[in-house]
Amino acid sequence: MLSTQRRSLLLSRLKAEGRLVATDLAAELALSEDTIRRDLRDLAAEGLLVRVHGGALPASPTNIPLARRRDLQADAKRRLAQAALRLVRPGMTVLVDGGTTTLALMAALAPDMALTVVTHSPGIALALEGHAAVDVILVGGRLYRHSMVACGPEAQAGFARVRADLCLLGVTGVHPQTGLTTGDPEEAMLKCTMMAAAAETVLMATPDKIAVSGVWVIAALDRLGTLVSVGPRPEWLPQGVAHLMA
Amino acid sequence: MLSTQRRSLLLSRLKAEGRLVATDLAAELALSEDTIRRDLRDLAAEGLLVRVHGGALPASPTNIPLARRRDLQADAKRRLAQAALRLVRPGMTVLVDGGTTTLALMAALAPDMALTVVTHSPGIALALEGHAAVDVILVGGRLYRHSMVACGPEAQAGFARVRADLCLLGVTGVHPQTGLTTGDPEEAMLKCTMMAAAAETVLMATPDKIAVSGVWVIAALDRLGTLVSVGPRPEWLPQGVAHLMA
DNA sequence: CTGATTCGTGCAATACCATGCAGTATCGTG
DNA sequence: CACGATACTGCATGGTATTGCACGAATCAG
Repeated sequence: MLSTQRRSLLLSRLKAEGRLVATDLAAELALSEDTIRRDLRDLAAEGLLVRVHGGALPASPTNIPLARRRDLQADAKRRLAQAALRLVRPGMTVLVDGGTTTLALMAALAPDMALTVVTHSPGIALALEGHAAVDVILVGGRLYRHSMVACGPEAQAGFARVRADLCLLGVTGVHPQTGLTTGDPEEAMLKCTMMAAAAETVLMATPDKIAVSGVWVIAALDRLGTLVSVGPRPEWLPQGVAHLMA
Repeated sequence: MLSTQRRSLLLSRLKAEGRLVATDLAAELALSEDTIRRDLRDLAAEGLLVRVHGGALPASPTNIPLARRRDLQADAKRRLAQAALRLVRPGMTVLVDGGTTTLALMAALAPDMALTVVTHSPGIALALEGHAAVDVILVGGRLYRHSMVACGPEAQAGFARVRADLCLLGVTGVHPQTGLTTGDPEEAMLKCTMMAAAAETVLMATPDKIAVSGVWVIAALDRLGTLVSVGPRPEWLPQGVAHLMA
């Protein structure tokens, strides 16, 4: 058995069973435990699983609940939110993407700001519970587990029916060549639909997103209206795109 | 069982049942009580729970936005959830209404239970984040502020498109004459649609709902499949309606 | 106050892990 | 085809984690 083959077997097994036990795998594949452990170690280094005593467990969604992710770069996100707040005017209709950065913006909204918010994220919707003047339209669809937003044709249709003033987007990366990218094809498609449904798109990007490229392309850089980031304006940002420093 | 896995099991069990008993857990997991106690001690050291004589209790009130309301009759709701749990079988498609009672049921679900959950409540959707085997379909619509669920024609259409096995309903009151009622006309309509889309409706009612009548009628009593309540079976409950005592 | 349960600690056995080393297979290059 | 470089695998070793048992202390229930 090729080692590459074996590793993908490990990953699919992990996905199916929710855990891997080093000893069992060694016996089953007729290999030494050392080999299995080495595989697990390497896969863990790539972030594809989490190593634990005795074997391994799935990496992402199960092990890092949204509540913990929220804490990462909390300060940068707060500053981005404060800056982006200036772009949101009373009476606007705003499409709001999921993610902890946009969530921080919702939390920073003045409680009496009158808005119409269209979102496919249950988290965003719940965050607006206290904002009496905000009209929240929830876009339905199959819940995509990794990022906890609704996806699929229903979500596409939901956004396609709107004409909004602003789209508050979250992405995996902003890159001079590849543009705006994210980690999932279906999400990329949906974000593209959101951008098309709004007159202007605002992207709030924490430092770890700048000049980084994900796998799936959402749109080219020049489709962006404003980039909000903590540092100075990146020199590769197209002329037509505004920049706001948080 | 991997020790890491066991600890997260303890935590989810704690979240679902509100407490942990060391002796019971040892018997259930076929481990010595020492191991369980060590786990509890370590988890307590991380601040994830509070150690008490005989077992453990939750550390802090969970940070779900509805946390305040959730405290009311928390015990009754937990008991209702435990009882209603028996009606939910793997593989079912379940319509889930908003509300703290149904939320308690979601929290009590086994983390590996395979289900399709259709809901118009962002809170319910978020509560299922950790349940990897649950397929969540979010029903969209205008967010109705009082109960934080999606309403309106879009939500109606969303539920009308489904054929479910079970409908887990929340109401304002169950009354011998007026039947099932709630406080808002649009919500009443929507709950009616949900009932029509499911083969059977289960109502979980805390004591303050029994023999109480709201303003807007959802449906007659005999449309109910099962009533789950803490007390004995109300004598005015129609013959055809099953009863489950929590 | 008393018996019973539960707790914490020390201890020994076992399981698991990282590392270094040697043997083998694979691959590219001349 | 020959040869060296590289990667992969298995084994041995020393170290760490986890578990169950024993026993005295603390805590609870009646």
